[in-house]
Amino acid sequence: MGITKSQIFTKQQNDLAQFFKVLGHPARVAILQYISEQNSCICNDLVEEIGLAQATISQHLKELKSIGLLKGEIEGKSMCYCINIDRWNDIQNHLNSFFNNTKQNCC
Amino acid sequence: MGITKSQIFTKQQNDLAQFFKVLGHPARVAILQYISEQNSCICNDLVEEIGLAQATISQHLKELKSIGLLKGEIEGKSMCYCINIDRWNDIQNHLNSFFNNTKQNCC
DNA sequence: ATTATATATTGCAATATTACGATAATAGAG
DNA sequence: CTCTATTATCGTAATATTGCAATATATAAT
Repeated sequence: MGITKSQIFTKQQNDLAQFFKVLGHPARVAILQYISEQNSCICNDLVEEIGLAQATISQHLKELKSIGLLKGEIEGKSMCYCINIDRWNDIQNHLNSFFNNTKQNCC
Repeated sequence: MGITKSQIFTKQQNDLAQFFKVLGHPARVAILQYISEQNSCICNDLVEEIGLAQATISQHLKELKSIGLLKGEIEGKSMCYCINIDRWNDIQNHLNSFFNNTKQNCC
């Protein structure tokens, strides 16, 4: 045991949970906030700013990319990671639909 | 290692990540949706509906309670778990603030 | 070509999460 | 009180996540 039984849930439930899960780590919240505050957003800045090892930051960036929230462009010898605004709005809308549809029948 | 370094993040970041994390499992998404669709919402229904063991459902309910999303009332010999609508709206607002404040500077 | 800089990947240890059987606790029915 | 039904908790196994050092990869500068 220990494995999440994804197969007993709908794709919508699994996708929704996946979005929430990726956002469910303070480092990834902090990364998104920091990128949003900066004009440049290379990974090395994040390492200094956030205080986790470079390998760890790189791993968190990979997870944010996995749901399409970040896009990275090579810029000289560093990377420019930026928020994918279309995907950002798309996910926000999904989450709001879930919140709005799931608040009936309170006792 | 393996422990999340909560101490290097702000309370706001940790709280936000905690909300996302609790919602980041398909069983908990499914539980919330099911409770919202029913008039009664006792745990035993959930076990049959969702298809996880009773102990597992109970554990997921506990996590949803931990962020205040559910309130449970004893009703006869069973429990009536319901969505705490004030908390629900409160958390939705928090998440939307995060989304709205964190979408600047896209390249 | 060599060196320096920036990011990604690999491998591993520590911790957390998921799931379930067994058992405890609680409340109503008889 | 005893039995049954419902939910919570405990203990444990399996899997996932977090974090980092070491290493690989890639590009720019010299």
